[in-house]
Amino acid sequence: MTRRLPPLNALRAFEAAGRHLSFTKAAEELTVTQAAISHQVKALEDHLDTDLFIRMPRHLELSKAGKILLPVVTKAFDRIGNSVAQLNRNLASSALTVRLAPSFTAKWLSPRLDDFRKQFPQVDLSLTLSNDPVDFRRQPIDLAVTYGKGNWRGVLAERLLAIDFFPVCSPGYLRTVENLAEVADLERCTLLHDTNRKSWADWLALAGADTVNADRGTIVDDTNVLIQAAIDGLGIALGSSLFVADHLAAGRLVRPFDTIMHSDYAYYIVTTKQHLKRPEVADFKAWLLSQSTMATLESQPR
Amino acid sequence: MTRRLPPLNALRAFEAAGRHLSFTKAAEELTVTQAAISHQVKALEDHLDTDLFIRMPRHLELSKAGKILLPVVTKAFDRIGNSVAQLNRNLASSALTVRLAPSFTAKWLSPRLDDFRKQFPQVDLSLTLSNDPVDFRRQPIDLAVTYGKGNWRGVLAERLLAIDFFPVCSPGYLRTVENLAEVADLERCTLLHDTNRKSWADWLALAGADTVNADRGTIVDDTNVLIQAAIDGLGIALGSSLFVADHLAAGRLVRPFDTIMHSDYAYYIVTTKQHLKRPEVADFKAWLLSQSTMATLESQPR
DNA sequence: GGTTAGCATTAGTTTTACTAATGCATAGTA
DNA sequence: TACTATGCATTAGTAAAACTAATGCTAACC
Repeated sequence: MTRRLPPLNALRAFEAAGRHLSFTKAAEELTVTQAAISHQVKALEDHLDTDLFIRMPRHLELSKAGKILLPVVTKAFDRIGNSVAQLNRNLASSALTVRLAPSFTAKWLSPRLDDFRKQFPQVDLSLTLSNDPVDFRRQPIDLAVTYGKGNWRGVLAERLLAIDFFPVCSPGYLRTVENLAEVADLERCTLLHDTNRKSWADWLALAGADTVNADRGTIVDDTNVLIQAAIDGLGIALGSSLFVADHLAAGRLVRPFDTIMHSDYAYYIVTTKQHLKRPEVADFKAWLLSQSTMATLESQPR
Repeated sequence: MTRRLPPLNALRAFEAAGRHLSFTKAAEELTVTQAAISHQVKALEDHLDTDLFIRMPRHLELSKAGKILLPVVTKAFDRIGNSVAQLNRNLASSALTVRLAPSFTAKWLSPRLDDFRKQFPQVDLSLTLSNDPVDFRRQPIDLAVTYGKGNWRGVLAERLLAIDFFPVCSPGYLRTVENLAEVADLERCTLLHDTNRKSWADWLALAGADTVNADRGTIVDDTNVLIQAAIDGLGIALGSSLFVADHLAAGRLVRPFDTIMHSDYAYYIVTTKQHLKRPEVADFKAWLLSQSTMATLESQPR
């Protein structure tokens, strides 16, 4: 870690000066004298060992360094300012705050959410999308749906959806790769990977084709984008029922091989004992589980 | 504006304390005494008029307000820290920095970029995607491709791609809406809008159906998402050749009506005289224009 | 060629931030 | 139960940072 921040008050003076392109106006905004801004900017320039402004008589410009720094600092301060301004509102709200894996939300949760809103109209849901791990001690989050192996410490994790893997590609791609009869023939295909290249290696081992090199192909970091790439005929991806069932049904994707890998990975409901005491958290969790039970009753097309 | 920021040094103390969940460790990180952190956090709590921590003997927790504030402040400081750390690297680089409209990039630029890289392998391209207006005096940007009417002041704007509008929907949607014969029948359809609801009103007026109420339907703020919504059968969108040509060709979309609106809007190349003096900026601009000339030679399927 | 806008500089003052010492509460331990 | 260690709070005094007021400097503007 050891983040090395410049003097913060100097940053504030610089930010105002850069925004106004004027020390005098910045001084007005911060209700100090022009000399104060001049001092602070000078101090920041000394600290960074770069000029931030190009001083011309009666006219101020940002230097290249200033142009790089200004938007970053402005945005950072804006975010803090907004957060502070909304603090009281957020404190007052009793919203149920849920952090979700983006791909899961797009494919599974979104079409079901209306049902939750109908069943629990009084619950004010606030959703945030992120793959980051949740820290219930440092983030205002009541419950999360996270992709992983369920081996997190200090939290309650319950499996929501298991993920299985099998190869999929577009019918068009299948035609371009001639004689894709055996698993070993995958050697001639472009493999599309999700985040890390682990899954393909595992699947190939399961299918008895560990001679095929799994360290090739393209990495795409969002599951839905990965599947779209397969649909667009860029190669063969490892899909799971959750994400490809409708594409298989519509004929946009096909399964060149039958082997299904039952992986350790799944989408988990993650929360804490403490948070579960809030009835709306418990309700949402129960609702999620009820939805997943219904989902498994649907037949999955090959 | 008048953003009201809390004392910044107090924020820094709070952020470190929240991250460590310990005043003592925060003090170590900032190389001050524990008392200093205690003072600063107190001052911030007084300023915000809320507790940020729950103090327990030998154990520190974040209050709800603390949990709301901490991630925001941590991210903000991280960004500033990263930006500062990379300042020298970015100052040294001679990269061509280009700001692009995201939808334009996905559909038009991406497939062509390889060609630029082949023609100008020595140019180190740095792309940022945003619909925000560019301020060449405050942002380190050499050139932008922006959607608008080209009437910006203090910049050079040259039209790259004109945008025409016509209704599109999925073949499936067309079947669900019976007897969609006349423009007036749009009254019975879901209209999908881009950002503001202006375009539909203009098109309806052009098509002679100003009786149809254009203030209905769904707003989607990214063009590609909008088009996807139309493909998914959610309603009728106003598409333009650039974004729907391939979907029309593949039969995923159809045109229920012929009327094409030639709008004032277009994608413009925006830069300044000053920036054009850099040869790589001039090269990139010339390349963009050459690509657009080639594009117009392609026939657009109905 | 005088006037003015706007940043810089200097010296002195005010405000903020910090330290050192100590207090207080309690979890862990014998 | 008493003893020890941990960790934040408080108080009083000190050091450092930030600020002001006055003035200087430069070149654009008329």
